[in-house]
Amino acid sequence: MGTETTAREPLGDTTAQRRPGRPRSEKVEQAILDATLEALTERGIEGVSLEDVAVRAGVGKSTLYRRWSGKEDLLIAAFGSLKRPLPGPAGESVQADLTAMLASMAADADDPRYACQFEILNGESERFPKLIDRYKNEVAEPRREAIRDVIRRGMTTGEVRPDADVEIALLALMGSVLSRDRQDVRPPAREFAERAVAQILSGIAAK
Amino acid sequence: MGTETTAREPLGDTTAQRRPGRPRSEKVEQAILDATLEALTERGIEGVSLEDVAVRAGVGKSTLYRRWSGKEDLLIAAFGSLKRPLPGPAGESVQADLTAMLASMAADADDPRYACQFEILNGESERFPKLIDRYKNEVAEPRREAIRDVIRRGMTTGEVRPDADVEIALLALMGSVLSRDRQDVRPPAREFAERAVAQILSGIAAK
DNA sequence: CACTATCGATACGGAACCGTCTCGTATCGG
DNA sequence: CCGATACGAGACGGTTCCGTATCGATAGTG
Repeated sequence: MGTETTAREPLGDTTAQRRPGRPRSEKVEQAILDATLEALTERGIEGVSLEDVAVRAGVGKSTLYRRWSGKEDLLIAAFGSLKRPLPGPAGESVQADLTAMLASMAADADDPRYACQFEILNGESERFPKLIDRYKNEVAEPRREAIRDVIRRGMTTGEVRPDADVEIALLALMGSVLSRDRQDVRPPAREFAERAVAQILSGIAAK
Repeated sequence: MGTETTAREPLGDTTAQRRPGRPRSEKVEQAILDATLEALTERGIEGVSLEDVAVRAGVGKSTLYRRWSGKEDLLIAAFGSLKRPLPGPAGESVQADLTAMLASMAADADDPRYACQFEILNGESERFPKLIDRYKNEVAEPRREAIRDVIRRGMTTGEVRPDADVEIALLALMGSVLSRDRQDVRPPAREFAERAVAQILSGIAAK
């Protein structure tokens, strides 16, 4: 029910005291997580079978169950292992910062590994609430907050009109990237980010 | 492999000549499609089982297979049966038209039946290309094109600046709605549409 | 009434997985 | 070397689902 099944805790003492027997292989652990993400990308959450993951990783099923209690536990660990570097806070102009962040997100979206996160997690959100909550809190929300920060900062510096709706702006920015990911042909990430930010800043109405 | 399994065609003659035997019930057909959409909404594409659909519809499995060749066929039919009325072309101002269309989309997104279309179809797009293609062509693209039309019209009337990027604007508008659907708390559809359109038109940069 | 196709229900074989368990082997500390 | 644990491989029972087949009952046509 927890993240790990079997005993793994330091057992109370100070130094990470060695447990007897053969230690677990870090390479095996990573191979399993990689295989899980690979399977996830091409088959979706429901499509992932632990039997298949074990084969991809060149590992026995018992090795999976020794570390995680089941499918959901493994999936949570796999998503967690994809620790994205948050796009730097930067600090130039609002336009430059937003462009950099959006470009980073758009570039991520071009990697099928990351792209499937957004899509799959939303498609199956009803059935894996634990997984989705964790993803939202640990990945999605920090990114959203970073964008909000830039916009709010722009309000204090006078770059952004004070009556702007931060939430709407956020939705327009992130929504553009997400929808771009859905397009049949995607413009290059950098160019797309530049144009999107510029236009959302300036608006499309005739002056 | 087609949409229907067994003989159903007019068999070549002019009038819809009656076939011998008990006729198929229209009520049964609709009950199956409804049950499919219901199951789809709460379980996702992979989660739909024809056995479950049959029970929900109060129907025998044979009745399903008599009409559709299998799961994919049934899913395509179910999505097709959800024929949304395209939001009217309208004709007032660009702002009013876009607001009305966006409000309609946002309202649709509040109906779990429709909401799951966007989400599920994208989450599992890799594995059901036929289904996704059909959905894109028949549902998504017409809506996108209608929005593009309004924006382009605004360029001719002088409401929209001539150098605006129609595709970016489209992504911002639709993306806002899609992302809104992902929020924990969603503003009411109408109000959201008004604010989003206004802000995308005017931009957020200080003048 | 005879004929025919559809109806709901349910049994069936086969496939895919899950989660458990048991092999024989490999790798660590002592 | 010994004890303890991890390892790959895979057998196993149980579950779910697919797609087919077989019921007797039903509802239309002629």
